[in-house]
Amino acid sequence: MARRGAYAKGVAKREEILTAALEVIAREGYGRASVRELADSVGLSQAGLLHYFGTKEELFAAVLRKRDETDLARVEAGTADVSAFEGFRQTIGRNADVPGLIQLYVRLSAEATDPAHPAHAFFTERTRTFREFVAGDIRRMQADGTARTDIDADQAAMLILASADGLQVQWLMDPTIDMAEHVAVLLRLLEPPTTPADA
Amino acid sequence: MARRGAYAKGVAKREEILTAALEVIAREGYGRASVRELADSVGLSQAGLLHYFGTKEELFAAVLRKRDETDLARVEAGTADVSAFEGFRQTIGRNADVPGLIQLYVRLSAEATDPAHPAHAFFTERTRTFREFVAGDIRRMQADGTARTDIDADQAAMLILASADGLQVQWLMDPTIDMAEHVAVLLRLLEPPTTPADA
DNA sequence: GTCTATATTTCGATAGAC
DNA sequence: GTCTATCGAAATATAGAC
Repeated sequence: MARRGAYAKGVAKREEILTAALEVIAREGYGRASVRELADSVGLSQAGLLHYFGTKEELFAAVLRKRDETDLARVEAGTADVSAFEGFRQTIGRNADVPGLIQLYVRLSAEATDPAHPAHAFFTERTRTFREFVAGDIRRMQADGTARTDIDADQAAMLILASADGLQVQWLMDPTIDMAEHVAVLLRLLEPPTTPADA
Repeated sequence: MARRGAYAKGVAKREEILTAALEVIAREGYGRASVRELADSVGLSQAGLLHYFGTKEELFAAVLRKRDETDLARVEAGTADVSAFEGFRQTIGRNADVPGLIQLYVRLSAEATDPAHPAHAFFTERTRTFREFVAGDIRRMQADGTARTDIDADQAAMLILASADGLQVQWLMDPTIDMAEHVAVLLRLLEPPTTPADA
C-alpha cells in the first residue's frame, strides 16, 4: 500500500504545498499569491516550488482540484439521503468560511475563460461534470414529484451553477450576503407549485 | 450648446478611445488589452493615451460605464410597455454579440472584488443600482399578479443578477449556450404557479 | 530535491521635449 | 496634446551548483 520512500515523499510534499498555498491565498488574497509568496509560505524557494508544479497556473489548478476532491469526499461521506441539492448548499455554506478560496475560484475561472489558459480544460470539465450531476438529481426529483416537471433538468442545473458562481462574485463584493440562503431560494423555486404531502 | 473647441475635442477623443478600446478588447481579448495595445489601436502612444485616463483601471472602468449608458439609453428608448425583465433579456442577448465586452466585464469584476481595486466602487454601485431597479420591477409585478408573491423581491433580484453574471462565465467557456434563454427560464420560475388569464 | 542567481519579458507610469 | 525615452517594479521561468 505504501509507495517507495522517495516517491511518497514527493507526493506528501505536493500535498503540503497545496494546503499551504490555499492557506496563504485565504489569508492574503489572490493578488499576493505569486509563486514566490506561496513558496515562502511553505518554506521553499521559488525555484524549489516550481520543481513540483512547473508553472504557476498548474499549481493554482491543483489547489482547486484538491479542494473539489475534499468537498466531494465530504458530501459522499454524508448520509445517503442527502440530496445533491443539500450537499450543494452545505458546500456553499462551508466555502463562505474561506474567502480566499472563493477569490481563487472566481478570479482563476474568469481568467480561464480564455481557451488558451492552462486551466481552461479543468474548468470546462469541472462544469460539465457538476452540471450532469445536478441535472441527474433534478431528474430523480422530478420523477419523485419533488421538483417541477415543466422545467428542463439541464437548464435548471445550469441555472443553479450559474447562480452559485454569480453569488460568489456578489459575496466577495459584499460578504454580508448569505450565499447559501440565496441558492436556497432558487431551489425553492424549483419545487412543485402544489405543496406535496410528505411521505 | 457646443462647448469650446479645445474642450470638446478632448471629450470627443475620449469617446473615440473608449470605442476603439472596446473594439480591440472584443477582437483580441482582455489578456492582450495592455495600455500599449489599446493605444496602438487608436493611433496614440501609450503615454498619449494615459494623458486622457491617467491609469489603466480608470480606462477599463470608463469602457464599462460607457457601455452601461448605451444599454440604459437603448432600454429607455424602447416602448414603455417593455418590462425591466424584457429589457434585461434583450440586453443580454445583444451583449452575446460582443464576446470581448463580456470578457472585460467578467474579468474586471473578478479583479475588482478586491476592495483596494480602483474599480471596486464602480461595481458595487452598479450592482446596487441594478438590483434595486430589478427589485422594484418585481414588486410591481407582484402587485400586478404577474409574479409570485411568496418570494422576496430583493432576493429574486439578487438571483437574477447572479444568474446573469454566472451565465456570462459559462458562456465564455462555451459560447454555444444561449444566455438569454437560460435567464428566461429563471424569469419563468418567478411567474405565479397558476397561469393567469391574459387581460 | 533544493538553492542561488539570473535571464527575460512585460507592464504601468513618469519626465521632459516639441 | 502627443511623442520619445526611460524608469522601476514585478513576475515567471530556467540554468546550474550543491
